[in-house]
Amino acid sequence: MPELPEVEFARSVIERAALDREIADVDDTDAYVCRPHRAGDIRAALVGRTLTAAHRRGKSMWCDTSGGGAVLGIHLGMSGKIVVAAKDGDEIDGGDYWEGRRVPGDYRWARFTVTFTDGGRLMLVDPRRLGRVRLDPPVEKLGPDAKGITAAAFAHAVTGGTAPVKGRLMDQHLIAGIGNLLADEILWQARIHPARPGDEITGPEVDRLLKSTRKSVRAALKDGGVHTLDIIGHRRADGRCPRDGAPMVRGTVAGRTTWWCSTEQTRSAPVV
DNA sequence: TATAGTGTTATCGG
DNA sequence: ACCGATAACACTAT
Repeated sequence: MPELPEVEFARSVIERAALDREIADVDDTDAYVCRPHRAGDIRAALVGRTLTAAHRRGKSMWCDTSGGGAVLGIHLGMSGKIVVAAKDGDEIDGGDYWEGRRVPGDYRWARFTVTFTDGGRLMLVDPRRLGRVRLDPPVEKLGPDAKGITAAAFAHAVTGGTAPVKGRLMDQHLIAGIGNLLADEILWQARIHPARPGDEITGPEVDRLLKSTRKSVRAALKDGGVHTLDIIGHRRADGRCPRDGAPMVRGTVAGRTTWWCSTEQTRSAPVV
């Protein structure tokens, strides 16, 4: 689930439900998710402290800890969710984006757990185990957050190389927060073929892409995630473009399954 | 049973 | 060294 909007939701769950509660125990024994793994390192850094703030940039989150402790970094990967459970095991917050459900715990895939002194728990629930928990994450390597990126930084990100424009939109070092679905939406909104080389994108096209990015990110944050975006439900074999009814085309761009409108998003650059 | 998948990164080749 | 493409990672759902 996690692209920028989903991660922002997870961050807000932590902020709402997990700050300022003393940490009694930490399960960091999943050596795949908790990396680099030195057994008990994360536990030792957290026990006795509290989380004091929850931050996000792109798809990465990190929490400050009390008393000048280490920073706790959390990345949701492809399938991660943040769940905060009460001591009786009932879910009180988090889980599926925007649903706000209270589901009695199916926590089979809790790969990292912080237990508070009151018995409550903060969990990274991640079936695929592609999420990551680590201390002092290198957040500075990320580009500016897609929500609020400047026009200059955006233009550089798009046009600064020959890779497909979709790949550049998804490059977290250039812009942080755009994933596979958001990228398809942004390119569809802007009527630009995903495989066009970045450095061949014209000025007006860059402007369209920036507007689409702002619009799509804002809409997904407001409406409940990237699944609510206009083109996502049409990314399928019998899908048709909601604007002109033309068939949607599927291909692989920048290593990811990509869908675009067969008539509106053409590979050739516009004639100037 | 086979395949695809909302992400990241190490590795390889130009 | 830079840039981009690809494979690998782990595991579930369809």
